[in-house]
Amino acid sequence: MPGERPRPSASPTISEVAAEAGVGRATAARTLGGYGYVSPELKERVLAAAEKLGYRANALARSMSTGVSHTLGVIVADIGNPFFAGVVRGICDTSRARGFDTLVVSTYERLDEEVAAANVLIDKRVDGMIVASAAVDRSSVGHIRTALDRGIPVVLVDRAVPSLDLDAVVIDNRNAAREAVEKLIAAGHRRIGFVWGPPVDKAPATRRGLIAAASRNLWTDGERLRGYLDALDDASIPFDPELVMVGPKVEERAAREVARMLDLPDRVTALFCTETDGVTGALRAIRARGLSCPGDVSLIGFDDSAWAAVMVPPLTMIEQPVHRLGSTAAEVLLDVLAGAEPRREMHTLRTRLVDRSSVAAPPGRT
Amino acid sequence: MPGERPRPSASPTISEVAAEAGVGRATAARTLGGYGYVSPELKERVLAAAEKLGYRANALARSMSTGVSHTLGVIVADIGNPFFAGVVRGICDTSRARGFDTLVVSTYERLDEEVAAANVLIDKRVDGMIVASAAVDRSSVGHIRTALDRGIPVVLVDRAVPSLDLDAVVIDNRNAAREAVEKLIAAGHRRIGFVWGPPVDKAPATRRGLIAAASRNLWTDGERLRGYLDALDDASIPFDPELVMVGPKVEERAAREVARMLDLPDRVTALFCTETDGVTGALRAIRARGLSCPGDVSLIGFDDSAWAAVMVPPLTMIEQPVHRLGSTAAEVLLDVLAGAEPRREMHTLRTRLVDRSSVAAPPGRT
DNA sequence: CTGTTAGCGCCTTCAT
DNA sequence: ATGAAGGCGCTAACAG
Repeated sequence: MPGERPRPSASPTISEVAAEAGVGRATAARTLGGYGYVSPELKERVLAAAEKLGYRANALARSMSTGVSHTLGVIVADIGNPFFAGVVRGICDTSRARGFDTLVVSTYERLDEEVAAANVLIDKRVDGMIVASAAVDRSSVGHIRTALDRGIPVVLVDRAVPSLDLDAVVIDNRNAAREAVEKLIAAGHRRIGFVWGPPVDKAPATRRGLIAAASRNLWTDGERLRGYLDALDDASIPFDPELVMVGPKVEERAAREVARMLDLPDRVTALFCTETDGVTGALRAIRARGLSCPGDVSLIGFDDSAWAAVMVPPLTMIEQPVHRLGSTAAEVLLDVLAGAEPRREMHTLRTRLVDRSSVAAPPGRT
Repeated sequence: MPGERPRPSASPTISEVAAEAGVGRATAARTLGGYGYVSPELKERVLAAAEKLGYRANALARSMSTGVSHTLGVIVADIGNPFFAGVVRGICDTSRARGFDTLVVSTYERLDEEVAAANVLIDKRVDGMIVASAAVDRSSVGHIRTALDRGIPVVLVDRAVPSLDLDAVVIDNRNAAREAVEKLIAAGHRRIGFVWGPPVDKAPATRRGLIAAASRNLWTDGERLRGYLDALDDASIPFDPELVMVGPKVEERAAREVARMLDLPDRVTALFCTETDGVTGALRAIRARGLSCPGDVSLIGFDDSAWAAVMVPPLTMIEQPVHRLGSTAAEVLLDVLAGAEPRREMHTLRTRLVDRSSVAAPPGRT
């Protein structure tokens, strides 16, 4: 028996394949790596040997010598959120189609986790990064700068970061919000609650202060709030700080805040929710008060889903192009990796208002 | 100016740090790698140099020499499914807590994608793998065998694979299904539809054939079907093939099949749905027929969610311990990686039936 | 305690 | 067309 050469290991190397095929390493490397010239016969032998040994290239070693990993890093706030799950799927689909693997990390909306995630991705030498960042101001973008400094292209998705001049793939948040609120206004509402405001204790009394507070938290929040105010302005409806939710952004809190708005002397007759959990929270509060939707209060929310369609009443929702958000981001990034010049611009995708039955005239107005 | 030494690159190496600190590479490597002995003063200098240059270890290079990557590979059917998203979060949380990174790949229920995913993970030299496999029989587990052969421990999650003697973390599918159906029976139902059956054209006429068909598709499907039949048996209710959904497992099809069951002369009065999309599909069909739940048809489904709680009526659902499913799988795997002997057993987690209001007596029975 | 040396598996000139 | 040799950044034995 062939006791001389080292017994084939669990993960055979190119050298082992070369030995088995009786050729030099370089020849084996060339055929297995698919580059350079190799005579058909030798190529045949190498392939056979590789097959026999069950050879698989070591991606680590390959990345080390080439300097590229063919891997994209993705940082999202919460992979458990169907929105981000869809975005990630879009990213994975198109990057895989172009021969790239994807490394995804979820930060659960914590900036420190985001920084840690960026470091992990840098350490793993991803070729580029797609990030939905919780960062908003100059002081919190260090980790992204670091990646950029290391020559790792970054494209933002879902959330732009104003202080960073980067490609960003987002939706038309402000417009989408405005259209939704306009629809509510058109139905006759003037007391319209904004669910999912800034996580502060008390709503700032001024619009300026409110916008600042919202923008300080998340880019999308600020935009959606602006859209809400835009619509109010156009209809000359005075802004009432009592009608915006404040506090931690969880379903439970949304329910409490909506309950509060429902208990106001001049209570809300319509609700605009910027997130799915805001919708369920609002619904909970409405039910708890024994009120009905849309009879007593109308509702429009962000993020359409199969559930929204089978609710009673079927919910009017804003549908986001989640998959395309991801695929576009991946495309932009992959183009840069392929040598294209970064355009450093905002790629804005359109949303669609899915009209169902949760909007009606306010009560007492027939 | 220091023109001699190569200018610090975008990603400084240990050698550069060593040079900057005026020590040998090994000393720098030791302090930066956190192993071996280094005098406090030198350590101090190295650290300062690293800080100054912005040194970050190259995880690839490190993995190459150590042979371990401190990375877990995860393969799930669909990251867009909140169930798997929760499982993945459980995995990430505990693996990160134990110093491991996570590489997740979604296969969208396609076995060929699963095989490709396994290869990618093997190529990237993950230390271990957690997989929710679509494989069921001996002939379709080659990729998992390959990983095992290469010394990569694998633990299964959510879906066991009978032909593979591995650790598997799952829920008590059969029992959960049985309890749900028992509840329906206790409410007086005898015509109970099973939504999300095997993807065949026509339901096999015999129970044996049906179970075989279901098991051929997915382990969980077979188990849940068995639980359904168990409950029927216990109550001496004859099995009727007309009451099981067949065809592609998508919401649209579920709606069609439920509509069919609703149109039967002796129509269903209750539905048991094994997946979320089955629930929304069923609801859609019920609404379309102008029927009400639970007045005309009762319903219990798998996978609780915030939506289920605000539906009209609030839905009685089976809650799965998604996060714990993931964290347990990660723990089992990490223990093995830490040297523990694989126990090769089934870790079964309990589900909880969340009782709300979608179950009532069948119509005409008060 | 520190520095030198030899790989890890692959790609890539460079001769042959 | 093919093989030999050097290097990617790091760890790990080995001397000193």
